[in-house]
Amino acid sequence: MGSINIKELALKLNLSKSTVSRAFRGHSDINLETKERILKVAKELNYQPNHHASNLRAQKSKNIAIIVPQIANNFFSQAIDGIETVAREKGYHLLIYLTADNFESEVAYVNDLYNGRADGIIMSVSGEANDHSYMNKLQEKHIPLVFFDRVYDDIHTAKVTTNDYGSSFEATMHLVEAGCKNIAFLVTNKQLSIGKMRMQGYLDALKHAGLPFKDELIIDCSNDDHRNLTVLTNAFQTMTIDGIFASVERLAFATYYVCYDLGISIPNQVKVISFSSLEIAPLLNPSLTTITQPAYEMGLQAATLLFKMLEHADDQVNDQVVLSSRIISRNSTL
Amino acid sequence: MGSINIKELALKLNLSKSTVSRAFRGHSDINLETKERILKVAKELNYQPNHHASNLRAQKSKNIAIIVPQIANNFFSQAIDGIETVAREKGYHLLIYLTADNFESEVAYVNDLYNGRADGIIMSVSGEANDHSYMNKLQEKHIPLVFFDRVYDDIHTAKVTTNDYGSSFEATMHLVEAGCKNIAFLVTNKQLSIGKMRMQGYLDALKHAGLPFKDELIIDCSNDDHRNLTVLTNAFQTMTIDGIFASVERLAFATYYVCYDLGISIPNQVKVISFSSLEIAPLLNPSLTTITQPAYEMGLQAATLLFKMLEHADDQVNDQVVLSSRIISRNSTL
DNA sequence: TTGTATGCGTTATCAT
DNA sequence: ATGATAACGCATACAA
Repeated sequence: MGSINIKELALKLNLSKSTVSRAFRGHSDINLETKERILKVAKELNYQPNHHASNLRAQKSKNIAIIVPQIANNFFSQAIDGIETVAREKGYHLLIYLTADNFESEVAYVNDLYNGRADGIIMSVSGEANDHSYMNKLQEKHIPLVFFDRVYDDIHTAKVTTNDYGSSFEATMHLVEAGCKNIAFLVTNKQLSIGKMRMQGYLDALKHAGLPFKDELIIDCSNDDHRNLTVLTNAFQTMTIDGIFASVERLAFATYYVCYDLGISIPNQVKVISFSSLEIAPLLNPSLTTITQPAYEMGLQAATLLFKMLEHADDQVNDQVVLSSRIISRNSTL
Repeated sequence: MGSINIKELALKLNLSKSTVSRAFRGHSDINLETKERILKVAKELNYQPNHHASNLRAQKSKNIAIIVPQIANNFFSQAIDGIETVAREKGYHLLIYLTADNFESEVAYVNDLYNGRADGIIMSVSGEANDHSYMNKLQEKHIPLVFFDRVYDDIHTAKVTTNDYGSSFEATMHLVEAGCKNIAFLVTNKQLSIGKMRMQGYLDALKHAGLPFKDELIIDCSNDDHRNLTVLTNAFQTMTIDGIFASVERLAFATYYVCYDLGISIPNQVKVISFSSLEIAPLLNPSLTTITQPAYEMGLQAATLLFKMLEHADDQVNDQVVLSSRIISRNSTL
């Protein structure tokens, strides 16, 4: 290391380590002149307090960890943007972990965060159908945790979500009102609570509208775009479908590709609505009707909750923030 | 902290700290049985070596920092995805910093990284028209640095870029061949080297095609989408423009919005080509002709270079990787 | 106002 | 194969 440390700096200044240290923390009393002298020389020598040493003493890292399924994704990247805004203001650093929707990765990351690398965690989960008890260890270590969007219902902690059930109900009704009779629901993760909520909204809306529920119209997709094309192509070829409710943005895109390919006209033959954070939904062909989640705002809130927990370590913060999504009607459901 | 440390664990096990420590590092000789016993109890007690202490000893963090202008951006989020792939494989963690194209933020972040928080930096720069000498301090501290996409030419370090000049030349020729005579070039950061390279490709292609260069056809945009709409609306209303070459994705979107608004038909009245990493370019109305950079691959390469530097600390790695962008012709330039 | 000494939790060196 | 100890760099309690 070509680094200079506090001892060497003190030596150069003919001062003690403590005095130098004091110059850097707003802390104790210290002569203004010496302080300035210290800071000046420190700057010249490009000295900065070693952060591992400081943090070892302070028992904190000023890092917060974000665990999400993906980053190349409009929703998550916007949410991270929101988190960053708050974190920067607080002087915290951001660690990013991507699970690729793999539960084992999630567990590995969380387990890896017991060691002080992060002071808190903000997370959108990947493995609903599993045992989540490993998360409780975080609480033992007093590492605050905030879920956003995709949450584990059985873990008691702060959460930021949107009204998935309600907006799914509305979205389905939107298709019904547009004249759809055979509405397919596209999911990637039926077992994820968010998938369940959205599906329930869909089901209840069908019932409310007096439309029959057909099991085969719940179409199980995946994160593999290629496979989704096959699945959807097959669906369109074997079933009557005049409406698509995509519970996730990528499935709307897949629908578009398949419809282009099969020569199915949107919205004339099939109407499409989708959860989506795509900012250019108006530019699609046809423009896409979306249920838009306030992604950035969700990140903002999640981070705010986390800092609330961080700052009141004693408090068992268990806030549940529910924001509203907005249905924006465009040509795909005309 | 409700944490258990190595001392306490050793006490519980009736062993010394050293023995316990050995169990965790593949290290020295240690009796297999005791090792297993230690790991077992450690797991039960949820012990993990404190990472600040370890890192203080080891003088490294296993963190790498990524500094980029934005994250809610197709190019950067895909690039980060690539970086993550490599970093995870190497067991490194990712710190993310967003500059919002603000040079002061960039400087602040870089300065904040001298203290050992990160072992290396991967960066896409924000402030070409400034003094970059502050970056040299990194080299003093032996913190390896890799630039990608947006680089500082005057800083001597590893870089991953694409053939911006060549593909801009080609892109412009693509418009020329499609019949455009009045091609506007849209930039956000003329002074950024990347902006300059792309502009030069544009200029040389015009010359090559024997088309006159008009200064007003180089349209200076910003990161403020709202303002861009005004700027572009004004441009279309006051000039003859039959081709748009957007040096950055967001400017293509702005062009679409403005053309929709003004009732200008793409591609009949104006043809549009753009640098873009948008995966759904085929779904736009009309589908967008793109110069597609291998964003994910660039992240991959940047990370690979960084680890090369990290692993051969003595080597002055100065690799310059240049990847190819690909022009994908679609309906916007038909 | 400044200096001295101790400990934060680990790991490596040396001894046993 | 295991234990004692010093050192990583810093920040505080206490002494001066």
